[in-house]
Amino acid sequence: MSENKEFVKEITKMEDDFAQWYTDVIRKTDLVDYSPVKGFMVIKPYGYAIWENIQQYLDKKFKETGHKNMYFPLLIPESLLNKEKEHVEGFAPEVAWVTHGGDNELGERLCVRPTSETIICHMYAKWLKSYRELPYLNNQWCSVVRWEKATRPFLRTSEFLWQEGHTLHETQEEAQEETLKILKIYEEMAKELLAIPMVSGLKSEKEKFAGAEATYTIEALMHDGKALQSGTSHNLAQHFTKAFDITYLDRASKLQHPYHTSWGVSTRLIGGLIMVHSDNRGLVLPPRVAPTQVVIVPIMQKKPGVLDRAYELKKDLEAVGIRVELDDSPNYSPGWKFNEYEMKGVPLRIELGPRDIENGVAMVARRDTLDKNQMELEHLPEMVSELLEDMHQDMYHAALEMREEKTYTVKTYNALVESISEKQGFYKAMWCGCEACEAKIKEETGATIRCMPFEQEQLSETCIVCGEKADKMVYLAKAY
RNA sequence: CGGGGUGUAGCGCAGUUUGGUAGCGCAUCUGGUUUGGGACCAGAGGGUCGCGGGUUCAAAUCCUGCCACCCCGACCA
Repeated sequence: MSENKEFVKEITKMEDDFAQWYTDVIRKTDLVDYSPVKGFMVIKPYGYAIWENIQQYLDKKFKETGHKNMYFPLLIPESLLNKEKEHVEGFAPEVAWVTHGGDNELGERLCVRPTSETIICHMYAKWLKSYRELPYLNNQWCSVVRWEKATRPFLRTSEFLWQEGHTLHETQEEAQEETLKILKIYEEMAKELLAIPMVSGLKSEKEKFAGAEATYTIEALMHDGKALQSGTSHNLAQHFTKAFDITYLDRASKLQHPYHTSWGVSTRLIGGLIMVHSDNRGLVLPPRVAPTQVVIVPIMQKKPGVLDRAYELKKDLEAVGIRVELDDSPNYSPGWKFNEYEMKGVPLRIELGPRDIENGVAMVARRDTLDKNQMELEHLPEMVSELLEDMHQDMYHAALEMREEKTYTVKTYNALVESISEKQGFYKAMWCGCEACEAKIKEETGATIRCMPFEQEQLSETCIVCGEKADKMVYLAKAY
């Protein structure tokens, strides 16, 4: 196998230049292309199919938990954006403005939504009358625009696709329950669909969403030891509902402001998917999210019977719910196809030639381990299903192992400074909770507090920066 | 936004110093032979040289403004 590595030489090795490796992978595998406008990417069919699988999974979960989809407009009047002070301060620097309709200057400029809390709250204020209507459980699938300075496909684009849920509740407890329920769905989605282990927890005051009471996050660790914020769920309390004057009559006929949540994941997840699982040969896609789970490569396909049998096999696999592609194009050699589908990360490849058909077998190759084994055609549908299942579990555990290898514990500030300068990863450390210590860490090491994880450990009694009493363990890392 | 680099056929590049018919490899198309880890032979097609101004008889090449991409840093709910 090793002598074939030259065939994928168009992909820079991860160890040599991780950023270049990432760029090579997304370009060579036809996930995206650059558009003429900076920071705006075209998502090509292979990339979009991954997003569709994420959408389908989440949409089902949201609906199972009582949420309904809606759609709010792309444009938001400036006056609405300005209503919640922290929110506008947080987002104003990266908002795109519409100032003209045709040749006519607009009386009030309109912002292209960077997120939809403001327009949604404006409408909720109009609709909500009674406690009987609560909770409001809504979601929308859309794209948002944030004018970014440094952009990278999937990881940080000026426009990205996402879902944003926006809910209203009678009590803060219910809002908190909703916030955590959604975070749990995100965490499970990462594990069950993307085979990515997440650290979940609470953001610091400095890192939370502009306008939130509390922000919860799922954080993943990439192959290069940098963290990726992969999804957030915000408890907005009454910050927006007061600013937008959303009121209802409660059970005692008293006027109340409801409690509010919002939450979202985006196409950024695809960037994480790539940076957690893929290797120097290209993409490695976990089977549940892979657009194509199995590719059949016929050998000597012009020989009578080969393609017929291959099509039959395709049908058999599809019958048990597997996403199969049969590459019967005559102009590429089998060797070319092997390399191509490996680069594109198709989980399983089945090679089927005249000899195999005669013996009632096929060769099955795994993308993650590159193992190749002969299997009986007769039992392929069950065996392939099992293999895909195993692959998902194995990939999750490999990712977990990778993360654990790159997770360190530091008990002193010096240990953090020294260690993080030579090896990136998650650093568990105690923190007193003050902003000064947080800022110092960021300034001097480049690392930020990714979250205060739900799973706490009392590593020591004192903050690693100031030495004061500390009861919070945090995960620190340099982040995307 | 600061520093560095790049932009010539789908991809990778040469040509720019010293202005003078736009090239190479891969890919693509046609025909044939092939097929178990990127096959071979023969023929063919494909370029407003990132975009706009300027200098010149003449600009991929010189001057100038802009745009995009990559890398590093800053910023990033």
